Amino acid sequence: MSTLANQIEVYLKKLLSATESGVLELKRSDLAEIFMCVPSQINYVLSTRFSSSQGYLVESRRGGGGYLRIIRLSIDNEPNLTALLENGGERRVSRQAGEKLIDRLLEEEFLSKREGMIIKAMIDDRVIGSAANADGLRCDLINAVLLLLLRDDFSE
Amino acid sequence: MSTLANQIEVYLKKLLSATESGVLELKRSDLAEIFMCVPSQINYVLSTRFSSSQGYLVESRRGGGGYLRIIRLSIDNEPNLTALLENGGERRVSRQAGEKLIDRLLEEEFLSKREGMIIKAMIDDRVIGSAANADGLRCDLINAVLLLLLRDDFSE
DNA sequence: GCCGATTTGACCTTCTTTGACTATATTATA
DNA sequence: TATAATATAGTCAAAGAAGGTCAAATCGGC
Repeated sequence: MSTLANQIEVYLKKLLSATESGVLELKRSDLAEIFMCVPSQINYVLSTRFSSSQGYLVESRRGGGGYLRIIRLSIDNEPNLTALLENGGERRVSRQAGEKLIDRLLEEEFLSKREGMIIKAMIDDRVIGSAANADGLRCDLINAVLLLLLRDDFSE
Repeated sequence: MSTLANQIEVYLKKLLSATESGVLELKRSDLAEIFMCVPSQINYVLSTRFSSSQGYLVESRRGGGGYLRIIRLSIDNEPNLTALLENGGERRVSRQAGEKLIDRLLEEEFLSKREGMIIKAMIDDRVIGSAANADGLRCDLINAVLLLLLRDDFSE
């Protein structure tokens, strides 16, 4: 029953909960060695158990000094934000809907005025309008911001 | 975890910030000796961390009495920002170049840490990487931010 | 036996370190 | 004053050190 992937998942979540910051940093190769598996097994675990919809963010760097960084999102503390994230499963956001959403984040003081201006400028049709599937892209851009807002280490 | 290149970068930036003038002069061979590495390692650090797009100018002289001189440039006025906007007519910005540019705006305090994080999240390859012409899109996104920075009503 | 979940490995991309070879200045020597 | 020796720094490509991707093989439950 307990697959390798499960064991690695448990191991990582344990380490993660032992951290104060909710940020865990390690080497993929080390982890692979601990569990005596191929390195890509780690990627499998990360993508199936530590996705953003499951409340985690993963950053990494290649090359010498490379690392994996797993970041826990405080999904439970911010039900409002989390609800927005789901976005009704919608994969596209119109310009208008996008701006409204940002305005709402402003009102609820999740964002400063300047931050709101930056985001609005970046999801503007004059910038992304010519891209194929602009509304899909806008959705992705906004989602990236929402995920950021859920990070413990964001507010600082 | 931290690479040699990182350590040298930190060391140099520390020395640099301790200067009044923003000019640091030293011998490549001395530095290499301090860090017990080959001299060309220093060139690697200079080219990856102290490039002009990152706000530094490096002058040097060979031969007896040779030296390296690292000069910190500051974006203290609008024309400089506009120059960044032009970007040498480049219509594409790689992930790496984009991050470095944002880092520079951070160091120059045109952006807050949070603002930098927001922008970086939005120009991340995981968000825009799958778009056709991702580097072109990234260029457009960054330019939108630079334009915003030039607006009188932005700073407030 | 089918199907989704897991495991594995071949190949790819990015970043760093190293060293052989090159270029340029200064200093000593003929 | 040429020239040779010495002292620096620069360039570039190969090797090394990570992590990423993707598809084929395998496993387990129904």
